[in-house]
Amino acid sequence: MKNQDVVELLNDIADMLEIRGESTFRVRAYREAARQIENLQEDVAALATEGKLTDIRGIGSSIAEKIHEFVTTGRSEYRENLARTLPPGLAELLEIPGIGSRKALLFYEKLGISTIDELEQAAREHKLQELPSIKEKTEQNVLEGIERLRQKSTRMLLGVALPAAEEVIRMLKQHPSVERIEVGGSIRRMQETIGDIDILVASSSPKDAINAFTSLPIVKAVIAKGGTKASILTRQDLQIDLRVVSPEQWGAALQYFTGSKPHNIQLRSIAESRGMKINEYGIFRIDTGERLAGREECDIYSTLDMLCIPPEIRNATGEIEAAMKGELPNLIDISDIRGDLHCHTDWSDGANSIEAMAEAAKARGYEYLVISDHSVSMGFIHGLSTDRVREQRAIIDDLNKSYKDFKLLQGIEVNIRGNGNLDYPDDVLARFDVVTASIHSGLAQPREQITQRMIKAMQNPHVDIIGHPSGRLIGRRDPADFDREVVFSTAVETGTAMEIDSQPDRLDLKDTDARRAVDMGVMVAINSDAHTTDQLDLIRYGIATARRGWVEKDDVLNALPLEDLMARLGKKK
DNA sequence: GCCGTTTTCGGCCCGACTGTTTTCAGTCG
Repeated sequence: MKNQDVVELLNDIADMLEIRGESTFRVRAYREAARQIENLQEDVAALATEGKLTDIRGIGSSIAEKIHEFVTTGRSEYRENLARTLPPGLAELLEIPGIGSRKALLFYEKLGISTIDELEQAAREHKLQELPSIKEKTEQNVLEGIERLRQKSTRMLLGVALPAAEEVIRMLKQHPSVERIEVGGSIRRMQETIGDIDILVASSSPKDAINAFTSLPIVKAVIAKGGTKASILTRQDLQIDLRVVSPEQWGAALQYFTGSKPHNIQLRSIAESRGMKINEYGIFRIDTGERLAGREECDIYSTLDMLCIPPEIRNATGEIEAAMKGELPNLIDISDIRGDLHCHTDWSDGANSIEAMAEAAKARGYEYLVISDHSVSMGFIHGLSTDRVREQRAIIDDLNKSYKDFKLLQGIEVNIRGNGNLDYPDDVLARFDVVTASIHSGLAQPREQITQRMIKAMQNPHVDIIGHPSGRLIGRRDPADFDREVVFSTAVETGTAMEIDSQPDRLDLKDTDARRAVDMGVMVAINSDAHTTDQLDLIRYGIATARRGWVEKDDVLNALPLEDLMARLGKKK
C-alpha cells in the first residue's frame, strides 16, 4: 500500500461527493487530506497502524477511520457505497473546462448523461438546450471544452512550458503599455509539470496590454477576454493566461498569481486572524480598509511579520510557519554551483567531444567538469570498454595540461546490473575520479529486490553517487519502488550522495524525495546529465527541484570547491 | 469534514469572467 493509493482514494471520494452536490467544505476536506498525504514524508500505512493519522493536519477522526480501513483491508466501503450511487465515469465530466459539479449533475439527472461521449452527442443534437438555463452559447462551450480537453490530454513538462513562457514575455516586453512582466503560477514555482502558462503584466493602460496579448502572432483562439485578464490558446495548443494590474498592485498580484492555492489560502487565513485581508490588489486592514502594502511582493509577507518566501517552496508544507519563525532555509542557488558531475560525450551517447564539453563548462564559469560516459554493458550506446576507459583518461590528462583554474575529471556512469553488481571490477572503478552508479533496467523489480540492489551499489567503496535514483520518466515511466527510508539511511552511512538529475523528464530525485533525503543528512549532487553542450544549462531545472525540496548549499556536493570535493570523494575509499 | 490566542458551533480565501439571469449562479484560478 503506497501513500499515492490513499491519495487516490481520498480524491475519488471528493470527486463523487462533489458531483452529488455535497457541501463544498466537505469536498474540500477530502481534497485537503489527500494533499497532506501527498506531501507526507512518512508511510501513511505505518501511521495508520500506530493510530497517528489524526496528527496530520486536515485529517480528523472520520477521514482517519476511512484511511485505516483502506490500508488494513485494501478496500473502502465508503467509496464503494458512493460509487454505487453514481454511474462510473461521471467524474470525467468534471475534467471538461467549463463543467463543474452543478452542470454535471444536471446533465446526469435530466438527460441520463454519464460520459464525455454521451455529452458530446447530446450537445450536437441540441438536447442540452431543453434544460433550464442552458442556451446555445453554453452548448457550444461544452463542445469546445470537450475539444480542448482532448487536445490537452497531458500536462506539459516545465522544460517545455518555461521556454514557451519566456518567448511570450520576450515579445510582450517590447510593447509600450507593458511596464513590468513576469511569469506566475506553477511555472514560477518551478513545478515539474505545468497545466497552463500564467503571465502577469503591470500596466497603466490595461486595455492596450490585453489587446497586445490577444493579437500576438502565436494566438490561435481567444478563450476569454475582459478588462483585466484574458486567456488564449496558442498555435501549439498551449493555454496562456494573462492578467494585467496597475503598477501599484504589482506585488500583491504577483503574490496572488503565483500561488500555490493552498499557500494563498493559509496566508489569507493568517491575515484574517490579524484583522487584515489579502487580495490581488494589496493587503488591507479590515476595519478601516486602509491599504498597508502591495507594490512589491515581499511587502505582503513582511506586513504579516514573516520572511519573504521563495516561490519554489510556496506549497503550504511548513514554509509559512518557518517564515514566521524567521527560519526559512537558505536555498541552494545556481550561483553556488561550482561544477557539473554528470555529462556525456561522443565517447558514448553524447553529441559533443570531451574538449567541447569542457569549453562549454568553462564558459559557464565552472571550476570543474566530470566526464561520465556510460559503462560497458550499455553496449548499444557505446558503453566504454576497459581499454577505452584508459584511452579516455589519457585524453583528459592531456587536456588538463592546457587549463588554468579549471579541471576536467574522469568519471563514469556505471550501470547497476539486475543483481546489484556493477559493470566493472573494483580495480577499474578505482581509476575514476568520480563514480556515479545508475539503474537503467529492471526498474519494476519488487521493492525488496530493488532496494537491496541499490544498497549493494552504495556499499561499494568506489561509488560516490547514485544517479537518477528512481529511474522515472515523467509521464512515461513510473519511479522504482525502492524503500526511501532504508536507501537514504544507507547513503548517510556509506557517504554516498544522491543525484538530482536535471533532465526535464527526469527531475530525479524529485522534490519531495530530495527534501526527505537532506532531512536525513544525505548529500545531493545536482547534475545536468547533459548529452550536448547546450544541455549543461538544463541544470537550472535540477536547481529548481532542489529548491522545491528545501535543499541548502551545504547539502550539495557540487557546491564544494574542487579541493574540498576531492577530499570528500577520497574519504569514502 | 476539519478546526479553535474570540470558538466544541459556525465558520471555512477571494475576486473576475461568462452566460443567463434583471441581481445572480456557476466556474475558474
